[in-house]
Amino acid sequence: MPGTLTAALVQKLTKVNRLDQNDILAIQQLPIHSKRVAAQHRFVRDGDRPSESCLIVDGFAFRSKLTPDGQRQILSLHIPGEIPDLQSLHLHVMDHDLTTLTECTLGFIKHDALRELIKMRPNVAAALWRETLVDAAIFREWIVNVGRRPARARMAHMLAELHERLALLGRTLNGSFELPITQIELADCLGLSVVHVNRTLQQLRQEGIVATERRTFHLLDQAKVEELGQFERIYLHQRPSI
Amino acid sequence: MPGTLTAALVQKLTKVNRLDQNDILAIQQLPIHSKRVAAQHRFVRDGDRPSESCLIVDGFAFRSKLTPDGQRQILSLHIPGEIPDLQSLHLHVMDHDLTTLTECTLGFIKHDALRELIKMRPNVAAALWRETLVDAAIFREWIVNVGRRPARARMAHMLAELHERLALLGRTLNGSFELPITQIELADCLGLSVVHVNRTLQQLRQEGIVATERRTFHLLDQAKVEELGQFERIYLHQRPSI
DNA sequence: CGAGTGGTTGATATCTTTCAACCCACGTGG
DNA sequence: CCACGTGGGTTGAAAGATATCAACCACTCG
Repeated sequence: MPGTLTAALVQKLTKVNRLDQNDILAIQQLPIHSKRVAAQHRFVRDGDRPSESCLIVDGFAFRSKLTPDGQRQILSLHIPGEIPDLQSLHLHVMDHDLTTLTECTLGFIKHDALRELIKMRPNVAAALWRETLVDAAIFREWIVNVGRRPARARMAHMLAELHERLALLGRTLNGSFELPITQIELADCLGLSVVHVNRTLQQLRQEGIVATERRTFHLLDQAKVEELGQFERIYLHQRPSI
Repeated sequence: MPGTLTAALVQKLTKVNRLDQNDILAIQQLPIHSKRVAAQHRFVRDGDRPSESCLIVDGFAFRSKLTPDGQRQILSLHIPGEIPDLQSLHLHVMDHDLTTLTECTLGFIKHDALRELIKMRPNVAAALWRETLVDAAIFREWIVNVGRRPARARMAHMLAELHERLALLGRTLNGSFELPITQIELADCLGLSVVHVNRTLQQLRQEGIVATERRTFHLLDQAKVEELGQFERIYLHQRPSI
């Protein structure tokens, strides 16, 4: 059935952009080669020159960089409906890795097809460009998080952001959401050591504002989490706003 | 004379993108309203809804965010030929501030004019989109810098990056470049305290790899600076690369 | 049952911040 | 012409945050 792969993408794009029926159809008719991929699979690598971009149909993925001395910094987490390496359309050499966090369904779309799409459908072009700009906005906030907030606030901010983004997809329930991430990965997201992440989480649990349970996070006191993390949702640019 | 304002922009864009004579002409004929602005002037503010974007014709500027508790994080430094708030074309509400570091000549370009330009000149559209993607690439490296590198390396990385970007404009000489920035601003760039920036700089000076003199930095041992900062220029995407 | 992964703990070392001065160059007003 | 105020840089001491190291525990999987 055409459109099942692009469902989350279309949902996301139409929430903020004015796309007409033909725009949507053009997206749904993109030739997509989908693949089921195991967790922790690095499917795009620093230095690669991809000829296709990759839509996350289902599951979580992340972007990361390795420093020459072997440290890892995770740059962003990605959820269904996002195209984390859309940039490779214009930047031909990858400057970071893309890895699945969980088992994922990925949809690979040839750059040629995307180029054709943005040539024929200016609305879609604008919407995709916009997506890459939101991406950058999230990076900026990530810089603030890592540069200026203490560990507890960093963690809180990240959880608040994830909650907000997942909420838009309808993947949250009463402040809870599924996110199968290890403390090692959290540490690499936040620029902290694993041990410190562990202690920070414990503190948040003791304060009763966060609970974790296997693969899901519960924000028990969402307002508190957002306040502690200084979370202000404007930077996500989720509203039409014009 | 048409084109004097856009000189640095055209220089930058044509270095990596294939623009024909008409593309260039279209850029040069953009209606630009230029203005001389004092140092430390915040000319775009968090929350604004700009109807124009701003080209740096001459001088330095930076983007920054303030946290609710009054801390500042500088997100990027900008040099002539860049349009730091090009994003406002698609993201209608600003999520950060834009401030001049030095006295600047700024060129304001109406969004309407830019929209017309990208509609008529797809090559230019692609080039501008690409610029915003390079912007994001620099943010990513900035995240790594702040998240994973100790103070000395952070400083070194930033200096190496600035040198590289200024070199492309021909504004470096034997590892030296002009950058009138205070230690307070450096601290906000690097996510450090002023005191620590001061000590870090002293250390770099004592090691003989960096010298500072009023408004100019000298990278006495450029290789050493790049190694210490783990600087790898690919992420700047300065080469055509296709 | 043993190995491996992810989580937890305590002790200690290191890095970075904070605080509180102080210095210096510069520009301004008396 | 000089006193003074100011911004930027520098310093030392102490406090605080985070990292590191080295175990140990719990659970899952083959």
